[in-house]
Amino acid sequence: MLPLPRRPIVVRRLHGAEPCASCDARPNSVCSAIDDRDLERLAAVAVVSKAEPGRAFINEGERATSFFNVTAGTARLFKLLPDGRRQITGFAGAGHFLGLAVSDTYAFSAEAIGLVFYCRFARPRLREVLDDFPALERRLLGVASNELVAAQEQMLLLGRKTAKERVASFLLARSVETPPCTGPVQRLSLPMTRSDIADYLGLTIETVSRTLTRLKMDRVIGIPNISDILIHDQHALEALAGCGG
Amino acid sequence: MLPLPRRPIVVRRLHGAEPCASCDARPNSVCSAIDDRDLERLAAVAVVSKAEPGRAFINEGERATSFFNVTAGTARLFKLLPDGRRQITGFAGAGHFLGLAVSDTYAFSAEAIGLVFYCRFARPRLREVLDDFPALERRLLGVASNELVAAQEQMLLLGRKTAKERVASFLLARSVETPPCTGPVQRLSLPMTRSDIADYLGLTIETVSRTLTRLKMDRVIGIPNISDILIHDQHALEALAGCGG
DNA sequence: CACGCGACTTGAGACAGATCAATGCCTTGC
DNA sequence: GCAAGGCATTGATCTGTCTCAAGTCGCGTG
Repeated sequence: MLPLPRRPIVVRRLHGAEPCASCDARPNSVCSAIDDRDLERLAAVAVVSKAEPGRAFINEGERATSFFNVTAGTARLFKLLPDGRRQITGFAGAGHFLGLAVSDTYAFSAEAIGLVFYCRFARPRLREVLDDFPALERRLLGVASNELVAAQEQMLLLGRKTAKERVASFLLARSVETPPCTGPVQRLSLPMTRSDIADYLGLTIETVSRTLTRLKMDRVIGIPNISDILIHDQHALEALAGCGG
Repeated sequence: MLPLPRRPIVVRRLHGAEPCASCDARPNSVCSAIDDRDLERLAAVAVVSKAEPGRAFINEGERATSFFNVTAGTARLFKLLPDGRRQITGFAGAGHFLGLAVSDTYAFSAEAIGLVFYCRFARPRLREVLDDFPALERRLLGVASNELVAAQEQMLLLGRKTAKERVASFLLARSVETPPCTGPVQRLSLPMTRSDIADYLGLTIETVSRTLTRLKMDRVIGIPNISDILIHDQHALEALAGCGG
């Protein structure tokens, strides 16, 4: 189900540019800011790692020693309140860069949904690379800017949208970032649980479930199985979402 | 009431480094990444401007031609839904840099609360300066990273906190960024209206008002007048906020 | 194939916060 | 000094979503 790497990957320092050059995630990643011929420099500081399903690889509050780049699978990013209430701030798929922060502790946790592969960069190591490749730093600024825009959109959703609007917005957002094999009916896969969706949208599991059911009743979507959604009526969904996001 | 500039400021291109060198906002701003001797370069591309109370100087959806740096006053940053529902994503005070985005349209609007002074930088002009001063670009990445962390904290607030926790968090956040003249009782000024606070916290005016009244009844805060708050019991407020933010 | 477990769905009732409706209280202008 | 308008507060009621409580489904296991 998960896009497994073509080669067996073990936790190790990379040698040569090869693993980066053939990385599935590179086209969608900050790494594409680095030319093929300079790739060796980046590969030298990357440690390829994996996280088993449900395993956390970033812990909110812990000393921030590394940056991360997801290469396969999906991770949930979240913050917790002392009593256990959770807010998922985003889902990180292949190409997603994690760990940007001036602070010396992580501001959020990251947990693997399914199996996740990622590159880990020790902060000082990556800093050196950034000094040599301003294009990479510029690219990071672009990534951060985009995430900021997405975060503002999410604040609008959490602060002002109804449950129906939230779920519609969520499905639409997933559909625009799932372009492959577009047919008359868009199919999208939801690797995360209903609980994850609820904590992402500021709702409860029950409300997410009820809302999806209602969208199905209204023939706007189809739910062939628990982790797939068919979008039957994109326009209706857009109208329900209240706006672009 | 507002910190008016010491010199009369008109909308004009700057000459020499002087206005930047003596700018009140520089110490808290990205501009501090540039040495005094290079400041002329930055001043040359800055256009000093002001916005009257209530006036928008950034409009969501419009072509993004400039970056901005607030030098005095406070602006509200917000997004709207088609039916008028509003989410304020933040308040921008002196030193706040605005307009970061890869997209060619603004993702949010900015409106002056009271009188606002700001520097405007045409995007291509600032880009040239960035090419010459990597330190400034690095600083921008730092700013963006910090805002991202703040945005995640706000998502936690909007998605998972109760009204009381939201208001307490808001007051605390304002209190940490209002360090001047700390006495036994911290006094903080709220330049924005109750309506702004409500739209920032994902609540209604009435709920904000009621919650503040309740905090006053509980002797946690004092409300000498509509735009000032006294924090009588910082610890109680922290306990109510549920966490740091 | 029965079993058990975890994730999901569905229903009924409760409640935090929204909405609707006065009322109060500054500020401004005449 | 007084009227008017704009915010803010307070009260009464309503409602969308949460909470609590059963089910149901699907899947791996013995």
